[in-house]
Amino acid sequence: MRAARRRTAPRKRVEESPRQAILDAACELFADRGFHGTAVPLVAELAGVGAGTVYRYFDSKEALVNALYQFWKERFGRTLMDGFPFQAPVRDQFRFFWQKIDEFARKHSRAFAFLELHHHSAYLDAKSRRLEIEILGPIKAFIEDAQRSGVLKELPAELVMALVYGAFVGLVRASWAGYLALTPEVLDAAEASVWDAIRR
Amino acid sequence: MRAARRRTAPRKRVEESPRQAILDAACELFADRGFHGTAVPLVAELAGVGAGTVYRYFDSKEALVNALYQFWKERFGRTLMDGFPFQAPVRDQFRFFWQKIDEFARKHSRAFAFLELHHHSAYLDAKSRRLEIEILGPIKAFIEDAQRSGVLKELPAELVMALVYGAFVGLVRASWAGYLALTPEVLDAAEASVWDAIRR
DNA sequence: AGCCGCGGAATGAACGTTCATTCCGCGAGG
DNA sequence: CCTCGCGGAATGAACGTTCATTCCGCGGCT
Repeated sequence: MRAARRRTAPRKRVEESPRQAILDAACELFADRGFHGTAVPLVAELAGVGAGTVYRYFDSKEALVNALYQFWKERFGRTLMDGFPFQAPVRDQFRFFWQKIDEFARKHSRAFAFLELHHHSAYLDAKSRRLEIEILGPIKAFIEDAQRSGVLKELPAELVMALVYGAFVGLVRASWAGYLALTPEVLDAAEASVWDAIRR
Repeated sequence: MRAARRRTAPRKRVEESPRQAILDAACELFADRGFHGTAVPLVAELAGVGAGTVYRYFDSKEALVNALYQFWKERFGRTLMDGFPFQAPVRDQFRFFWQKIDEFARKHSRAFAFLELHHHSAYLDAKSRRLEIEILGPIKAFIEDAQRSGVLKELPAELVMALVYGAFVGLVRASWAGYLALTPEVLDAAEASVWDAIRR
């Protein structure tokens, strides 16, 4: 029998493209051990490619971490805005955001951990930083709209975002630490509490 | 002319003990660049001691980061509990906590950043992890007391802690990112909002 | 004078990165 | 339909660098 198919995948992935396999492996390792704590050859091994192959797809380790950051940050931003119920009441719009954040953190928990850990790191480039602000834009607009219609407290939009997202991250971290199980009931109760924080 | 005076401090600190100078330098560098991103000789240089001297006071780089973590985590815990107004209304007790967290984050901003960044890292040892739980204990008791007296929502105490502390960290991170200035007015407004999240 | 403790060059391991080489699918020629 | 050889992707040993850690000579104190 000939070994015609699958000339690749000696160790793990690479069913997908080598580039994606490298991004996936890097996400897993960077999320666990951090950027400086992860050796490039280890990324390559987990991806099922040779060490040199990493440099065929990315100019450097820094370029890799930035590509990964941008890949997931953009997906996160899209998750938040796709299907946003522009016509619904503010209360429902807030629930929508909360559930979308939860959905992302659940479906892509490694990526969420990676994004959290690499938030504003020194090795993130200008494009990575710009992306963050672009994502915040529509959310800021939502908050200011809701304030104009008298539903939310009149606080700086940046403060509202920091409180809400910070609270969510606090939950996720508590669950990582094993202090708290993020059951649907807990998530709902948290959502209701955070709503109380920002509603007028 | 003899170089009799100042055998130490060729570059910076060491007015204090060498051990403390090393801890201070490590705090600054670990907070900025992370554990793996910081070279031990760099810590030594900033502390104003030789590279070998670091190993006179700490067995290894890991021992250093754990000593540093424990040093500041314990101080943070003490800051929260020292002078706690056991007889005051819950509303005032909550404000006390909030202000103490703020006081710590302001007075020891590097240490706060360090503690945040090294939260639950792989190189933290059992003692470092135990310390975290010990600090949470009295706060959990406060929350459950306040729930029994009907002032706070009946949520798992761990959820309340995660929301409140997470929200605060969200604020601090937003200010680090330059999105928000943590003026007394902003801090007060945030405190009031977070109180609304947890009060019944 | 002797000793203690420090400094910083020395050390070997591990890192990010490179590059000479191998590998493989494909199309041309038989 | 098979064979051959081309081109580009992948490889991983090897390179120079940087790291954590060690070690030893020097200088200040008693």
